[in-house]
Amino acid sequence: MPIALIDGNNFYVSCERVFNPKLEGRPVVVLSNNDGCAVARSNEVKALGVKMGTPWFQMQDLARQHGITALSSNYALYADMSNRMMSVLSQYSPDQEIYSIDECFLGLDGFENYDLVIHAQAMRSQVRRWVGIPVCVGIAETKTLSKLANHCAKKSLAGADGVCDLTRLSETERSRLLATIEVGEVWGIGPRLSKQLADRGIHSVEALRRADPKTIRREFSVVVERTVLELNAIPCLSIENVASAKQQIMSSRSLGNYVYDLAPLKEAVATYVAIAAEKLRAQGSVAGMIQVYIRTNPHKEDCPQYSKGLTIPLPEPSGDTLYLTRAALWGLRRIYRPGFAYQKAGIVLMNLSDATNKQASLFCTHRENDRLMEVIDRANAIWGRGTLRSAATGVSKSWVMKREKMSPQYTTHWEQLPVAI
DNA sequence: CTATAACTCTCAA
DNA sequence: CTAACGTTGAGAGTTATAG
Repeated sequence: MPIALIDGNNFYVSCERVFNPKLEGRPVVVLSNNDGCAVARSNEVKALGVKMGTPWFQMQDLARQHGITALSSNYALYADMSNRMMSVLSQYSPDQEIYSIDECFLGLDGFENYDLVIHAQAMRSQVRRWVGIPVCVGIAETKTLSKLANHCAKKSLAGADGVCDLTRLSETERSRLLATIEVGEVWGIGPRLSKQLADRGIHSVEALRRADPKTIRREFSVVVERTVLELNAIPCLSIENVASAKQQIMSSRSLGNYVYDLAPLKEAVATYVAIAAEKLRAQGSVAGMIQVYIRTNPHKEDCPQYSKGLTIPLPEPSGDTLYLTRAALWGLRRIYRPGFAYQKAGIVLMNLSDATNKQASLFCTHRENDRLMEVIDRANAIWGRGTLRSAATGVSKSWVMKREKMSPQYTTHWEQLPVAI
């Protein structure tokens, strides 16, 4: 019955601090791809009022004033740290759902005879000691409540010391606590729903919990109804131990600089196809359609805007990078218009199906380069993405994203380890 | 008219 | 010096379209 939600504190910042302890106690932000927006903030930065998603260029003055350290995101490092953290946490329950890079649910059925708070404190200290990452733990009867409990743990509400176990609270204590939390903190209640709920006088979590599920369903949706039930300790969401295969795989990025010509766009699109196709094969799927899109910078309203995508059905589902690249570039040539400053390009693999029982086309003549793909994937797994790649991905790469403030890939690249002299 | 496809909106980390 | 604003995935609900 009880569920724990373990979440890394300011995860990306914490990862950086493990390898650069000088950042401890100082204001630090980690920026999104292309060094665009803040996607992780240390407590010191949050205290300065910097919101999630603030563009880096808008906080430069503040950064200078307070000596904020900004870092490009280093996903190789974060993914590796995440794996370590998840592996430690997996020791605490046979029932683990890895929900995102920095959080997981643990089902605690069968732990009724344990003191769950002690169990949770043990997780915290072991992750801290073995991985170096500080985490908080929320415990409650449902996923939605455990997310909320985690929020309480992070904010040190209800006397929490990194762990908040809502099941220990009496009904009145619980009501009183939930009445102090804004409804927008609830998992699944975003800005839009918060406003609509507020219009109906529902401002606090407690108010939403007390709402009539049927009315909520009528006025909102099944999703919100489920949320209400979950807030009432009625589980509607189960722990998914095994991640199901993705239904679509997307690869898109902002370009490092504005791009005007078709040639660099082709390189970028070919590169994105290679990334997505690698993930596709890793989950044993083939794609039935591929979508390609390009667009100018929507934030520059005074510049001529253009945004176009094209979905290309494939005669036969494929996992072949070269075949998928040809299809994507065919589409790109059709949507490309000269005279625009392109800022972003992307591709989506869709209509995914199992590679093992692939539906072959009667008329399709192309042959899958299965063996070639296997070799490419293995080489790139050993020596890094892009070691073996198609010529279509280009050499000069004038379009690659900016990552000017990146820390070394301490855990995955020997040559990037600082050498003590 | 129904079933499905395509598209839009919302949310999350 | 200036200009500079993320990525990926899911699900529900709505609208368009085919038969």
